[in-house]
Amino acid sequence: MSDSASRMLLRNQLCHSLYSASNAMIRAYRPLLEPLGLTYPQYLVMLALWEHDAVPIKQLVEDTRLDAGTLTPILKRLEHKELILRHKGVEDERQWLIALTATGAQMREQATDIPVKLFCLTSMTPEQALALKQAAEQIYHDITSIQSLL
Amino acid sequence: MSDSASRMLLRNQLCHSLYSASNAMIRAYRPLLEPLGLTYPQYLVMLALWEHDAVPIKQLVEDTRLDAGTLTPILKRLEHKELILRHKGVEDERQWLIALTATGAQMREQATDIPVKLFCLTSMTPEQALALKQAAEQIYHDITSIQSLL
DNA sequence: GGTCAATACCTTGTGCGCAAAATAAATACT
DNA sequence: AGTATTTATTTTGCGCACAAGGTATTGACC
Repeated sequence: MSDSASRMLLRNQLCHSLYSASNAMIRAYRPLLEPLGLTYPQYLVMLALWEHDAVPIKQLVEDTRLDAGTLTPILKRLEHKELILRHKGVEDERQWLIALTATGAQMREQATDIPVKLFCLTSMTPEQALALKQAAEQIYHDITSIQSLL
Repeated sequence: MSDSASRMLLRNQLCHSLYSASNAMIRAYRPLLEPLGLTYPQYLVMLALWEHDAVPIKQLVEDTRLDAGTLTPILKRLEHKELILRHKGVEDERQWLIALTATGAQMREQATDIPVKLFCLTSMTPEQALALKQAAEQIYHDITSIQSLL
């Protein structure tokens, strides 16, 4: 079989493995996040805020790697659940600062065991997980740095 | 910092890397697929059909790893673009057999260079790509085999 | 000081992704 | 044969993901 024909087989495509692994991973998070009433992207925002509270949306875009247009409705839902508050920046009125409510800050304690629970669903060693993470980071940075040139 | 606190940092989360790499990858496919008028999931279906034509939806679910409920509207769009045809199975009238049209079969030639073009966006060696693919496969199989037990 | 470009964010529209429920045909059971 | 269960697929509803276009505020330049 020619190279190009071989590369067109689904079973040889890295991208298909990456895509289905990512989707499977989000499905696996669902039952873990259900008690908190969060989706995976909402959980990402909460993780970012538990690290740095009261930040502009611009920083959440950077930290979560979610698109600004994706983040807007997510923040509305988190606000509706009273986990976060939005208030206009004082220096720059274009900026909205996102801050945790007391409820949102307290939720962190209920979420501490989620990462290890998810890891236990896999048969990976910590070393394998680290290697996979670094490879995924490389592909992410390669692709996004090239796209910013277009 | 405690283990659990360290694992809650976004920069230490394998899942975040996997998720953002997968999203970035789909974004990178967009300009390559735009000449064909396909989205990435639609492209997955075409890849599956270029391997095995005239198959039931059940097999496309298996080959593409897309959900049946996700596949139904994708197949409608491909049918509307006259790339595929649907006809009822003769043995089992519950099954719909999906077959390529002549246009759909011919499109394969225009798609042969897509895999290598995408790979060139990365700085990965073929060995790194293979290692990443195998790790993603492992995480996919680990998670989906456990979920099927629930 | 007024114009213009850049920045921060929001809105709109299309296409997934998937759980849950519905439909309909085949198979199993009695 | 008649009913119950299983199987293949579709439908519905919600939440992203993201490109393209819009608004409002800021800062730069003349």
